[in-house]
Amino acid sequence: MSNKEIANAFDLLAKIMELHNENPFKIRSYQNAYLTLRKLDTPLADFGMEQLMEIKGIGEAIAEKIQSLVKTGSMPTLEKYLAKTPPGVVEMLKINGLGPKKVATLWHEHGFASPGELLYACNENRLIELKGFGEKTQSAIIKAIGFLQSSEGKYLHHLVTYHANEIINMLGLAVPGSVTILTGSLRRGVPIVETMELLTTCSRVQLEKFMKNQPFEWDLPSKNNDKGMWQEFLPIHFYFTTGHDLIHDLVSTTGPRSFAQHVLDSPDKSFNTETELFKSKHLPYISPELRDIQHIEKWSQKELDLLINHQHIKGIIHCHSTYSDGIHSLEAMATEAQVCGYEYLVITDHSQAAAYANGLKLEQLEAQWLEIDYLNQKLHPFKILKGIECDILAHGDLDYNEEILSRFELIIGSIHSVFNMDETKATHRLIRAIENPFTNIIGHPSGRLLLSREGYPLDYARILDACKANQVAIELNANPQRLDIDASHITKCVELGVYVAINPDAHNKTSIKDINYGLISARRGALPASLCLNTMTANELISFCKKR
DNA sequence: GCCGTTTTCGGCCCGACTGTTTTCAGTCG
Repeated sequence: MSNKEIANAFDLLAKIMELHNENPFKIRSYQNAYLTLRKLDTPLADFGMEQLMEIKGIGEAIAEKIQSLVKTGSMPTLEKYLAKTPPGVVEMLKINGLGPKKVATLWHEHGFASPGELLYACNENRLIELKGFGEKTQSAIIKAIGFLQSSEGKYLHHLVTYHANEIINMLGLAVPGSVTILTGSLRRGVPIVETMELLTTCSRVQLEKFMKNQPFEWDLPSKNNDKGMWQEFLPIHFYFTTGHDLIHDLVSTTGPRSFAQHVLDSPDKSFNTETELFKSKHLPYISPELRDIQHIEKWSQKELDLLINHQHIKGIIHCHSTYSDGIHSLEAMATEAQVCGYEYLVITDHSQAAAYANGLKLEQLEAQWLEIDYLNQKLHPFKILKGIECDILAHGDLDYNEEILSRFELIIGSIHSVFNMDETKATHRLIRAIENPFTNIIGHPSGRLLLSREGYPLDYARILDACKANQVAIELNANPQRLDIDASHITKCVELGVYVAINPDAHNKTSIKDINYGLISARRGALPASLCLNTMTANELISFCKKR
């Protein structure tokens, strides 16, 4: 079980306890546990009781609950509360704009026990009659339930990959000599998937035997259908192959279909590598994340080589430290980036308006700058750049005065509040920030959180035109929950010559590696290295920012 | 339920915004 999933269990526990009107301070401690655990990067499974209790906010009771989750996959306290809450009410907690208090009112006082029932009442215009609810809330709920329903049966790429790798490892141990590989849309790096697809050389009998010995829930694939379920929620699709057909079947199942059909039209199925297979068709190797690009098979090796890849990346932009809401010190973050082979790191903690994230006031900024100067001597030639993730306020202004803004080496302008905007308002707000001469990058432009929050609507053509005119780069936030700007808009960036910064938005050391999710997304959008901000050296980046 | 001392128990992060109210509760980041 991943840290995020453990953290989410405490978030859910806190919310359900609130529905049942439990002690608010007990609830807060679970919320705090959620906030702390979700940011931790060391796997909680590796922690003993004592180590767990050393974490601030984690005492004996919560530590025991974590251990229970790690060992058994469940937490008795949570199960107890789930048992006395209708599943539909738990679902209602996922509706954006509804918190535990409102859900509790809807459930206890008005008898709504599922999003479906609630939607029905909204459509009959009945919600506006209830105390504390009105017309705007009603239409917001209709919209939010629509989004919730459209997310059903869909999963984030990184989460499915995490579980897929667990299965692959266990299967490898259980059936020595077998090969199991991730395939399908998951292998192509599609950000949201509906199934975990695995290609295996195990036989059906071997697979069934393996699954019977697992401690968690499985539905076995039926005879006529290779689909099963993983831990009751995730559909899993096994493709069976043999060593002889492995490469052929890998290309075939990786898809997409049109690409596979183009590549696999000969009867010969015996290849040792994908490269060999492509070569037999006089094609260069085309990696899976590129295969959704229209007519990619017509690209030459030289054209493919121009696309951004990990070797081009010189520096990490957009990281947080303990100065704001990161969990590792500035030095720890910088050292990690250095160890990973990067030349620089642009630290961008939160600006003052972000009170929830300990946004930095001038005093703290000056302390951070002093420490950066010190570390830059100590870690030379590695360099830390003085940046900020500056809130774009409601009407598009940046969150510091010009005197302070002028002292940063790089400024990311991001929206963190007032998400409820129509396209005109949101576009205007962003353009105002883009036209601010201190802005260098627009952070997570749409504000979306995949499967949990729709981004605000934007006129991308106008946004990107403004970026071009003002020499502002657009961020491809590499956090796997964001992947924002979406790959589909990168073509337009390329057309206009707008720079894209692939940024991990790391709140701990490990998340620096999230840049890899961004790279996959950027490649799916065919971003050339020449338009990627991270391929610049530190000095080039500084002069790019100064030019404004 | 956790923390930080006062080592036994009181206090627990916040600021802005929204939509509903007619002064504030709920939600969010």
